[in-house]
Amino acid sequence: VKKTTDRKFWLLKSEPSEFGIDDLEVAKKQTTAWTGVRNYQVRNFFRDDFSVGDLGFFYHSSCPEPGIYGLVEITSAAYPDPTQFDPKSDYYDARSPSDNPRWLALDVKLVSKLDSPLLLDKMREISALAGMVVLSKGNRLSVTPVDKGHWSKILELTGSASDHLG
DNA sequence: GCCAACGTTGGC
DNA sequence: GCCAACGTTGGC
Repeated sequence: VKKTTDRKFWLLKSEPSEFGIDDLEVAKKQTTAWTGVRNYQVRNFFRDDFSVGDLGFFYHSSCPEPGIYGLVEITSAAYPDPTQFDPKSDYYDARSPSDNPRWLALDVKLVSKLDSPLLLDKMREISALAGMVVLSKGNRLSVTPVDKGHWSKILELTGSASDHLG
C-alpha cells in the first residue's frame, strides 16, 4: 500500500462534449484510459511524475461552465497511448514509431463526483487558490500539478471526504 | 466566433 | 540553434 504522504495531486482537463465526469461515472469499472495527450510536458509528467495512487481533479474545459467536477485516482503506470497508432483516431500520429512510442496514457478511476462543481470563476475569487497553475494566464496544459495546500483547500471548499486529503 | 497565449514545426 | 509562421487551446 502506498503511503499517503507519497501521493501527488493533479488536475486533468477534459472537454465534457468529448468525455466528461458523467461519462466516467458510467464507464466500466468507472475507469478510463486517459488518451490523446499530445504535449511533451504532459507526456513527461505521465512518464516521470505520475504514480499509481495519485489523486486528481477532473476538470471540464471548453464548455459553458468550466471547473472542477470530481475526484479521480490514477490506477496504472503510464503506457503507450494506443490512439497514436490508430489511423482512424483523431489522435493518430504517423510520426510516432511503434518501437519507440511518443505518447503515453494512463488509467484514471472515478473517486467521487462533486455534489456541486467548483467553477473556474469561483476558483479565481478564492485567494487561497491564487498560484494554481490552471489559473495562470495563458496556461494551456491539459494536465497540471496541484500543490497539497491547494488540494486540501479545494476538498474543504467542496465538502469532499477528508480521506482524500493525502 | 474571437483572439491571446503559447507549443510546435521547419527553413535557414 | 534561431525564430517566424502556423496551429491549437480554452476562456470569454
